Amino acid sequence: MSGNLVIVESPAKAKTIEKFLGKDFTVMSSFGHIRDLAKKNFGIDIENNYTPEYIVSDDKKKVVAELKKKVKEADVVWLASDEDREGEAIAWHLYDELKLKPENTKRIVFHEITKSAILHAIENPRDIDYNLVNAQQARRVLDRLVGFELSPVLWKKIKPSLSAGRVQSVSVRILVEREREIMKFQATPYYKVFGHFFGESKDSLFKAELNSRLGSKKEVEDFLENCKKSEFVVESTTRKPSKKKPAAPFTTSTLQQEASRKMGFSVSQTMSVAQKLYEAGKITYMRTDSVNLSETAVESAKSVIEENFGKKYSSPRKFQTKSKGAQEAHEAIRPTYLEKDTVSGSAAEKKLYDLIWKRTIASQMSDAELEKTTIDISISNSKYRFAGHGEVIVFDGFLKVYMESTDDETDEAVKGLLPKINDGQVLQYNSINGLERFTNKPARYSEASLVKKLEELGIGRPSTYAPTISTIQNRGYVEKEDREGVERSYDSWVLENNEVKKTVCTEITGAEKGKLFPNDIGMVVNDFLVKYFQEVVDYNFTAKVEEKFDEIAFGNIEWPKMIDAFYKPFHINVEQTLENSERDSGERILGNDPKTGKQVSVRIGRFGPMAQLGLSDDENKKPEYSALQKGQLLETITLEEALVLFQLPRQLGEYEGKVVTVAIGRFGPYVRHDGKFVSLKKGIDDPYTVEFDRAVELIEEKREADRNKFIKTFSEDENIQILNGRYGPYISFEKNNYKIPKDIDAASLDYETAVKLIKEAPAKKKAVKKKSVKKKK
DNA sequence: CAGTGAGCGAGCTTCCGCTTGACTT
Repeated sequence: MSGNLVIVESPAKAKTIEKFLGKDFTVMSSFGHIRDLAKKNFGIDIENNYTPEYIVSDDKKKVVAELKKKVKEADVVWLASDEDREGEAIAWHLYDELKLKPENTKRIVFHEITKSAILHAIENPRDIDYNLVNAQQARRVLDRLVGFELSPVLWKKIKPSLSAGRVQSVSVRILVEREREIMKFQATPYYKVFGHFFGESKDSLFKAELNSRLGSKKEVEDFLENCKKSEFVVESTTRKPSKKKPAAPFTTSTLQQEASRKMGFSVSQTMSVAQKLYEAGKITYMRTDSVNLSETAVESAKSVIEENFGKKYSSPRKFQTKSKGAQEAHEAIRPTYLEKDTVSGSAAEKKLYDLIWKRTIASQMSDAELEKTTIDISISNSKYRFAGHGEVIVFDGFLKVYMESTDDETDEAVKGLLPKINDGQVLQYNSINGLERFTNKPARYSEASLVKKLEELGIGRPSTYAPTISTIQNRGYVEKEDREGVERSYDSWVLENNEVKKTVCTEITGAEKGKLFPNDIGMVVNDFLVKYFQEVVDYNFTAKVEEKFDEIAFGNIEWPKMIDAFYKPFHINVEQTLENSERDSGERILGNDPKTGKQVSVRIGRFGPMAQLGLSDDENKKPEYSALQKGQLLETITLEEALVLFQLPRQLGEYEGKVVTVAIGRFGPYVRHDGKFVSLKKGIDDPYTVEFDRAVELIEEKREADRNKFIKTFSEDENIQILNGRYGPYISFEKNNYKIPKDIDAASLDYETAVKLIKEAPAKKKAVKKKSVKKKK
């Protein structure tokens, strides 16, 4: 019988803490928030001072019931949720829902899961901080009001099921505005000149760049011509020591960024792999905004570093959080045991652990010491100069372990070793090169770089970055895509052996991998929100309300007053927008079809973006419709591109008495014949040019494949079929598929076994059905 | 789950932040 019940938020944390506290303490987990606002009527009594109506969430009923049971057995209940706004609210919800008594309830907090931190917390209990709870209530109520008032406006004015909110709408805005910058961007050429000079001997060649970029091809050519007669003199050599500092230990956001850059992980992939490591006790908590390491971690890093690399490499340090709105309830993400530099588990877990280990260790290592050298070279008959830059690592320090990556895609700088050279020395060149370059368009966001931007703006929390990115994709606002680049040609000149030669080269530019592209619906929704709800989609909205939440937390203002000041004008704006704004389909009229004279327009229709040929209210003839293709946007599609869409579907002829047509559907180009669809081969067939004979060939190929797909059926019941699928053989019955265990040979499967397999499977199916029914309720 | 795009109207959708499972043909 234990007299003490400790409640924390995470079950993995509960397990660890229980070990520290001994058998007088039972530690349980609330699994995060246990209650939320009811869904009906906003869950807020707006007329009555915004009184919230909280209900226990469906998936927490069991947890709450169990906690209630344990509370009865306990003498003292310790509420040990996180020390931040949300954690304080969780403590209060527990207090309220579990009907705890003030005399035997204690609130404790700790920032790190170490024995001393926990014992210290137990010795220093406090009361629930109601000001902080109120700040959370204000946050929760504001988000509900914004989300549940704005979304229905979108359902009525744009499309059902859409959503808007304080975080997601600004996220979409960031992407849409960047996309527009990219659309507007025109690459302008500029010209770089490099000289390849000899040092003291013929084999000490080094590279120097002209100190100014040139503006035209003619300037490059004139300059190179001029160089034939120039004398190049070393005016000075300067050496400057410099230092590089290691990056701070990982937070959620920086872990997501580095895992994306170094390993190509998506944001949600990183989180689920980190979750696994956390549950296995290998790393500290993975949803954190703090760069702080516990004392014990700093010490153990010190000994690991001294042991592996020597004393010289150790430099214990503390890092300060820079991000806006950080609440620092946890430590930075680090290995629980720094002595372990590897870990068992999946390949992804090993890689992520390795990254976390290196980053943590490097953060406690010495600065790297560099020496930067610059050689300044004058050109006798020119106003320009050449500059050679060299960088030498004098002491590698933390670089021995870890180097942070960047998002920059700029051309690599000219760095490296420079030969020893005396001032006044006259240099001979091997070659001097001119190179045409182009200004870079603004970079499209990846999932991780969007997270970085959101964190900078103080929008969203570590626990919501990944879900937010899923939401804006699920709503169709944004799509993660790869795009092929386009070929571009550029000029290159070389002065060698007293002769200038020019060549035209080509390169691939603008290729994108795993970037976030806004879709039409995202753009239309964004423009609508920016037009009518400027305040909430302002980049600083969150920062402004956060200031107010802080005031509430300090006890300076009452939360319903803060909400009222926001809600009154906001609600009026919602009503006025519902009344006054037009339905918005993003329609653009592109012009007229030169052949028929009919109007061509594009807009968002019931099934997505489409083009329309002819007028909707033409009584003589219905308009033709065609869906826009992937990569086409309402905003940028041209009349010519839209007209091409109407070349499909094409009728190719008749085969076996039935028409053969070709078109592009949801899954790409296809041939249709006798009610059946056959996909065109990607990269081989073009729907605009494919011919009848080829279409028939594809139809026959598909028939052959279907014949091979069929393994057997049973005389007892012909509806049960054994088929060959992508994942191997399976049973098909009444439109459902059933697994065949690996130890059973599909071809010799008998009727009884097949029926048994089907009968055994429904347990799953019923569960799925129940769930979907629940959802509808 | 592949060609659609009018409209009737009931009933539904929706927020952010804290947690982890149950799913995968």
